Amino acid sequence: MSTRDNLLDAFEELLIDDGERSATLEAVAARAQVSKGGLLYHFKSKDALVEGLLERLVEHAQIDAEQMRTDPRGPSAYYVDTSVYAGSALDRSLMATARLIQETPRVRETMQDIHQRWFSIILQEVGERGAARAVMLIGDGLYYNAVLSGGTSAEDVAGTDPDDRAELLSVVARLTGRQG
Amino acid sequence: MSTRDNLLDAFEELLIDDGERSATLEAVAARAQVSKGGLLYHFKSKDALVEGLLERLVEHAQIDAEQMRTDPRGPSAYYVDTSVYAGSALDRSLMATARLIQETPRVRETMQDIHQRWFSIILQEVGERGAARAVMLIGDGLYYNAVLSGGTSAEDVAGTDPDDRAELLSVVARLTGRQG
DNA sequence: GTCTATAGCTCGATAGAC
DNA sequence: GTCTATCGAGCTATAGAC
Repeated sequence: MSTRDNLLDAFEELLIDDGERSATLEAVAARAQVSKGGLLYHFKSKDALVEGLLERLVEHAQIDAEQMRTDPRGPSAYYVDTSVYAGSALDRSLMATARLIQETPRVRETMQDIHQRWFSIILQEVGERGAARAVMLIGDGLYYNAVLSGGTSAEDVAGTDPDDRAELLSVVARLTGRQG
Repeated sequence: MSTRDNLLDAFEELLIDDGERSATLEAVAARAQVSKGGLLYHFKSKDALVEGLLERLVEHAQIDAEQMRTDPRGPSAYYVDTSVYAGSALDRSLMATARLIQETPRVRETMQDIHQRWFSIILQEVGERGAARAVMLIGDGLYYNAVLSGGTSAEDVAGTDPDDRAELLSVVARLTGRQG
């Protein structure tokens, strides 16, 4: 893997596990097993490091949106089912980026863009605005619970239980009008 | 108002508007129109300041839980309807505290406690676990959107529109079995 | 109860050797 | 492409005057 990606991985891990404050240039460099100078060769400033994180997030989100559109269960079921933190590349990008809200406006704008795109896809499937919003909010709620549970193991996160997931998906099916 | 409460208010405002990093002792003292030494007389350390914030949060949450139980529309409708950021004392406490997750474990524990209590109340009303979870998640999603929208004016926050709120409440009514 | 001054530390960023 | 060394700024916390 490129040193660049290695550094971004280290940055993500630190953000998720220890938060914004702990994700200093020195800590990122240390975790990537590079010196601070080595880091600053690839990213000229901390802003550049954040920008690199956002670029990767957008890439992952685009791939995810495509899978969301083509999933046989439909976008809504896909969205709710994948909103539980499972440690995917997108999950990690999102969790890490969430720690940086109000660091710079770019972070919030990027996350809102992605969020808006998801909503468009779900609205297209569901048709009705109210139900589409409810589905979105359930996914958002799951994501919020993951953030609230923080860097702790995914085991404790609400929604990991298979029965709970099935139950929730049936509620979503009712809301979307599919098989419900 | 006591200087203590004044300082906690200033701390909250800074956290909401500018984030954890900007909420330094100096900044808090300045916003409360007190010197840094004055602040440190009331709160011996930054941890003590955070602890003060958590105590107020718990107080507000207890009052809110009581209103939730006694609201004529039922706890679920109350929860979803009040999860939209409206600038109440509880809203501000929650938003501010949300910025401090992963600062110390105490923050996360306190928020999870409050969250658990809300769930108990809703489950008691709804009866069925799956539906109760769905209702909770919708509220959580609204709250997450508020956090995502950050310190920006509440106008842009999804869920502020009266029609949207009514539509959402009817979905909740369907899930809880009330009037739906 | 509130103030100023400052010690001690850590951060982001630069400079320059290799 | 990676390293060490260091500067200047900003942070928490302490000491002591008023």
